[in-house]
Amino acid sequence: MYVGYLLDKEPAMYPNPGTRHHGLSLSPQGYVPAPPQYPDFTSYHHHLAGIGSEQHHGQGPPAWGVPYAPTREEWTGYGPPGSAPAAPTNPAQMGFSPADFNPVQPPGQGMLPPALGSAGPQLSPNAQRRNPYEWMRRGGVPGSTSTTSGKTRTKDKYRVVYTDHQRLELEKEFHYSRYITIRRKAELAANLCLTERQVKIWFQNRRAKERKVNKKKIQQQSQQASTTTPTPPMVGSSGGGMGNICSSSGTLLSPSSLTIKEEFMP
DNA sequence: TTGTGTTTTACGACCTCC
DNA sequence: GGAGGTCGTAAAACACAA
Repeated sequence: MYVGYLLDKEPAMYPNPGTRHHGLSLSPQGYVPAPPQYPDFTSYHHHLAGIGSEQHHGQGPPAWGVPYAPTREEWTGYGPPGSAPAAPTNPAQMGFSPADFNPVQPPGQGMLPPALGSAGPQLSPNAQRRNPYEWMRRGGVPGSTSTTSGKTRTKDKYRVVYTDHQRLELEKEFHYSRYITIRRKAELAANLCLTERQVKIWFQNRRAKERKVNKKKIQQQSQQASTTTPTPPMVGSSGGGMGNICSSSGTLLSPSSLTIKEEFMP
């Protein structure tokens, strides 16, 4: 996954653990009147003991509960100015200008300051991200059959690749809340030059991905359990009882086999 | 290079809720 | 009825081994 890739590849991007924008003041279910131009969104300036302890959007714990809460090691960042991902050098790669993202706060202060405010190269596996914004709007796809036929998929190209910055912002929002509010969706869409539909679908896909990952984890765990439990306890064995079942796992399972993607591990 | 497996956007079908 | 949810899937984009 790309954000993971970014996180792995660019640890310097997130040097500031526990920081998160939380001035959103949005409840997962109902949203409250937004602050003027969401100053919060542009500033991850709050240092938190842990997301789990954070008042999500100022309204209590995150809706997804504890499992995701303390995992903010991966969000160790949005920190020092200059360490975050920078905008692409090629303006054509990005459909937005830094000013679009940081209308309120000066660069270097708050959420993704450098990312939004700088003009450095965008972090990308191949630095060849194309600019989706020309055509991504409905009917804008070159050679698209969309507008009249209703089809958006074309032979040549039917999907865009989001920029690292877009994905990063979406991921952050996702880590903040599995379900995005209407207002936040609109804000994100505006800030990332995406449509609200794209944001919505991204969240849907992201949740699907998470379910998939969790399913995988469960399968792995059950597999581990099945490999350890089938051997009936030896009659008269010293260990006897449940103790044996658990004790075998240490030898049967290598650390790597237990290594679950810790993306969402508590 | 190329073949192959995985991930990422995007959609449609269907369901639930208001 | 509309909006948004999941689920399944298509296909481009990508990673990586051979």
